[in-house]
Amino acid sequence: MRGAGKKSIPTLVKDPQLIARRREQIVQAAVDLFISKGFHKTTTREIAHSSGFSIGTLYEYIESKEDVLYLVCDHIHGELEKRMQEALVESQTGADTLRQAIRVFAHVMEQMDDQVLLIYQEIKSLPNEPMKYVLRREEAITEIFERILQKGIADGSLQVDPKDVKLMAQNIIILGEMWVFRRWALRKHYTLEEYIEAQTNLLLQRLTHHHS
Amino acid sequence: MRGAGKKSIPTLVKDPQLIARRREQIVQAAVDLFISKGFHKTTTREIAHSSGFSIGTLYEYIESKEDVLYLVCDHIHGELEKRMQEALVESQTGADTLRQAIRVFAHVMEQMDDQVLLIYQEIKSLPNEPMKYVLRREEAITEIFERILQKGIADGSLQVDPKDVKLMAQNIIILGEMWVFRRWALRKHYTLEEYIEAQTNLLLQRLTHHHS
Amino acid sequence: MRGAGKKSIPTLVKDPQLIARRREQIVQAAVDLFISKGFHKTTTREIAHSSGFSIGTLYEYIESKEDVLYLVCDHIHGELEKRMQEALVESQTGADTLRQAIRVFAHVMEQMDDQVLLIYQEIKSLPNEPMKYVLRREEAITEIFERILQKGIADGSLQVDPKDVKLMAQNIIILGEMWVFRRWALRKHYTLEEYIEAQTNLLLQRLTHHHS
Amino acid sequence: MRGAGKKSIPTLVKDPQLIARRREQIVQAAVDLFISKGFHKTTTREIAHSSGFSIGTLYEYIESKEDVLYLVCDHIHGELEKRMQEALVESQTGADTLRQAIRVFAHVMEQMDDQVLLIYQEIKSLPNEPMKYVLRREEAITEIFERILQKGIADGSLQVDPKDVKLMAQNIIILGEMWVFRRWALRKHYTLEEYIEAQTNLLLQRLTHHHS
DNA sequence: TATGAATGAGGATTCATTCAT
DNA sequence: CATGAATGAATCCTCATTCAT
Repeated sequence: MRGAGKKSIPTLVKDPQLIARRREQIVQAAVDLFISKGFHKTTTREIAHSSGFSIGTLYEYIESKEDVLYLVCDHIHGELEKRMQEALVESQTGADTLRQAIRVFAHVMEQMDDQVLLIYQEIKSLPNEPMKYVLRREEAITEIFERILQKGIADGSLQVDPKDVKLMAQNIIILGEMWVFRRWALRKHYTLEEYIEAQTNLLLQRLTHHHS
Repeated sequence: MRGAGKKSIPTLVKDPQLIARRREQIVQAAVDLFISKGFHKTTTREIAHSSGFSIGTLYEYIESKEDVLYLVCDHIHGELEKRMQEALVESQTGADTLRQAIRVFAHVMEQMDDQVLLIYQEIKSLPNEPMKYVLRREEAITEIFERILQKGIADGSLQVDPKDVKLMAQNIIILGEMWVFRRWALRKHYTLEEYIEAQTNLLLQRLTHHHS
Repeated sequence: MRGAGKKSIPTLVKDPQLIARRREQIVQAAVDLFISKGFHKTTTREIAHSSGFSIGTLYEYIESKEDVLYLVCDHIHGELEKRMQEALVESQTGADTLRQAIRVFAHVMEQMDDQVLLIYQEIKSLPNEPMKYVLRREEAITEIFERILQKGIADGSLQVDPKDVKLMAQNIIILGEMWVFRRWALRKHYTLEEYIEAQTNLLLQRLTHHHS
Repeated sequence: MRGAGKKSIPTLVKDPQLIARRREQIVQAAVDLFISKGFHKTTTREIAHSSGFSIGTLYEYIESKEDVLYLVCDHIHGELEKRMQEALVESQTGADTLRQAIRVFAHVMEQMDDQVLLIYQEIKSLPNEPMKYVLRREEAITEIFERILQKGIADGSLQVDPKDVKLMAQNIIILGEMWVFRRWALRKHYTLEEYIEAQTNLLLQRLTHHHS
């Protein structure tokens, strides 16, 4: 886990509250810019301007343009996790929880599609250590599904070989992200609800199938 | 389909054979550079140098740096299709053909992982028309699987509701590409063969399931 | 008159006083460079260097090299007008005013010969709108002479058919500019004073001629 | 007169007839290009292409791009002289000859306005020696008028102080060229014929005036 | 002679970052 | 803390000229 800890960006400013507020402004501005123009084609001047302050001030709160990308990626993951947490409710059985979690995840992906795409397309521009951290947060989301699967196994509502738990969790992530990546192809033929329905059936069919 | 036709890049050179040869050199050099440094951080001089000629010569065969990206994307898709074609053999049943096609596709993804990633990460840097063309080629690969599914339906070896054919095809693409996108997570737990096996079972179980 | 208004060049700098000062530096440097090497053979780096700052700073105050040419042309016309204004004194009669104005104009042309030549030789490198504006300023100078001629007609000191006023004014400009354009030929045979004397006589003879 | 002799451009080709023919092609193509785009913005490739042969062939007949400009200037002067010669007819008196010569010159200027402008705007791009030669040819045209004036003095039809002959000749050239340089202003108010009429009257009035 | 592919110096412009005020 | 002018390395692209075929 070396190097995967949250990176703290050095600052010239002392007041932590101010730092937090300013960085929020920066992220807010940068997310939109990165989405519409890409990381490389966005200038630091634009970021500063959209953030509402000068280029000099921007550099009081970051050390390099890449720091902004890092802040943005970190923020997006935070937002992802927050929305997942908010929408997830413990149900009776693990199977039901899973069913609902898949739905939630797919909807979150739909809402944040541009941002998810952004991370995938620009992550390579991050320096090594920050990149690892970002990938680590990605895994954290996978673990949400792993835990639900484990619970379903424990309460008997899901039949999964324990060694397949990780693959199942990955598959859930995958199907959610695919709604983002291949939207240009999928949306021609399915609504989000149809997609969730079809994919959930496919996934759970086996997991809940009772060989009589 | 307007505007999705193959773009032909203007040239200062007349000999078509020479153009083909030089552009091959360019693509060969650029693929590696783009993979290791990304499109934006690769300079035209580096491309020229790695191609084995001067910057002036490079610009005899392209009009802009973006043309190189287009050539690279086009080449990668060509390579993808070629490898798919080579490895696909018609089997007895549609179900068997599908099983084999999935395996082939996953292996091609494994071999060309960096290149597939490259397309996903840099496609947004293409101008509008070329981008459309590249996406069109992506769809062409999906259609390979659609045809196999149709065949399986026809010969009775696959039970799929015709309206789900597109989703199924997309799912196959998805699972192949996920081996690329999430390799950092998946490879910790599975070999490619295990992955193919597990995913194929998951997909085909329903399609071939006989409700007795 | 559409599009012939003064063009205001966009800037990255906010302080208007600084802009004015820096642009003055730019013009000062560029005039000399353009005169000795021509617009095309002068590099932006040379302009920046001679202006006393870096290439980056140059581009804080202009958007393109052509902007520099525009600034230069505008400055030259300003200087022309200023010197004309300074030297012009209202005399008793229109005829006397005219006589003096011709002398002044010829002297101004003599002093600014390189700059006048510069405008004639490089104006075609300006984009359309700025070119129109520059030509408009040229006309403004002609109008100075038109006004004097009108005055002479009014006070009876000049006999000119009103329809010839414009031609007369043009002729005055012409003879002044010719001292610039054909200096290589004229200076072999005349001093400026001789030239003024001869040309004034020629022009005014008719205008003041009393048909007895 | 050192250095003002006709420059002969070195060639890789032996056959003088071929050289003449090719250079004619070059000049024909270059004149149009230089007029519409200016010397600096015209590329040698364009010149070669418009001339009807390859860039390599172009360089068989010239040594540098500036040679083309020289050929063009030389050609224009030749054309000017030819047209003057063709149209000039000896009249009875020097005064009549002059009157007609002015008319001819003004018409030639009208016909060749773009080319005259071209010389004035691009001559500074010539190397030193060729420039001198071009200016020398300019003087040759002035001399045509000087000779006519001398003849008029000799036959008594013109009253000119011999020391003013050169200025008079220059003035004639000037008024012709001004129809070119200031056409944007003059054409608003006069036709060419009106202009010739007015200027001729102005010039000749004094020269032919009989102080009775 | 004619061709046209190859060359690379050179030029305009951008933009992340710094630092004096 | 905030500002924004200054910097200059870096980048894309052009084009006159050469030379092997």
